[in-house]
Amino acid sequence: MFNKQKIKPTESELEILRILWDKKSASVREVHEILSLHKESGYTTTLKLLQIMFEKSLVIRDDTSKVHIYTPNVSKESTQKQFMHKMVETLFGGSSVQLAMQALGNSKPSKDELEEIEKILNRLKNK
Amino acid sequence: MFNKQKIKPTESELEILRILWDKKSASVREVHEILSLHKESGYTTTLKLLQIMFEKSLVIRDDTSKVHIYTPNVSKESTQKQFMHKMVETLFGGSSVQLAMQALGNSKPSKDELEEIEKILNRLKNK
DNA sequence: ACATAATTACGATTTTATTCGTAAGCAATA
DNA sequence: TATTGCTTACGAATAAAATCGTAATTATGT
Repeated sequence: MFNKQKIKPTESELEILRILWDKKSASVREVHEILSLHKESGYTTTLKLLQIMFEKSLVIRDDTSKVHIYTPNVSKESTQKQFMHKMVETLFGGSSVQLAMQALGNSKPSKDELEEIEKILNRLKNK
Repeated sequence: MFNKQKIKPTESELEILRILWDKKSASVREVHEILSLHKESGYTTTLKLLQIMFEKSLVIRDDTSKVHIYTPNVSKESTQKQFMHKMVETLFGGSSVQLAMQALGNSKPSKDELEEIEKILNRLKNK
């Protein structure tokens, strides 16, 4: 009820969230190992980031055992919305449609996706 | 040919770019006055930002007269693409379609826009 | 019990971005 | 010419984010 989505994750925090969304939950080491595939950085850096994210309530953690297990505390969907909204405001003059069209233009939808889009479109028409 | 879009504008740089895109070109004072409508900050801050943006080649400037005139050196469109691409990668698993659908869902298109979208859709179908 | 390996805690450093203060230049004008 | 008001240049302070080093803790196996 309170504090619903005001903290905007930073770039590196997003990278970590992506991993956590994917794995549902993970230890620092697991997160770090996946991060290391694409990026060079120390273990304690990842640890520190997760601790900061915990303080910000971006993640929760289970510290009953020595190895703490972190779990996302913000959903991918709401984070997507948050960033999209920001982007719409700063770069598309507040128009989601503009952004959507731009994105569509650059896309290669599958058959299923095309149908999905048409559904959305029909819903929008009848309003 | 070289250096085609590698510099990512920061938040505050984006704010300034928006103003420049709108006005085509402007002096520091003009930019600053517009910024001040929504934000509290000093004149020299705006000046400094524009100078940094000049070094990064985000803007060009005419300094033949005492009052320097700044003009964007990156287009709104390419910047939109740049940010959108980044966002698609970090939050939508590389799928523009996903982002487009998400944006569409949150939008309220006008009649014209709806037609526009259908055009895009038809083009995508016949591919 | 001891050594080893891995973990967390946490302060400190580094890097990047933002903000500002001050000096210097220039033009208008009293 | 001197004053005033604006301008740019530029270094420095501040803030925010990211990185790291080291110590303390815990589990495991000898």
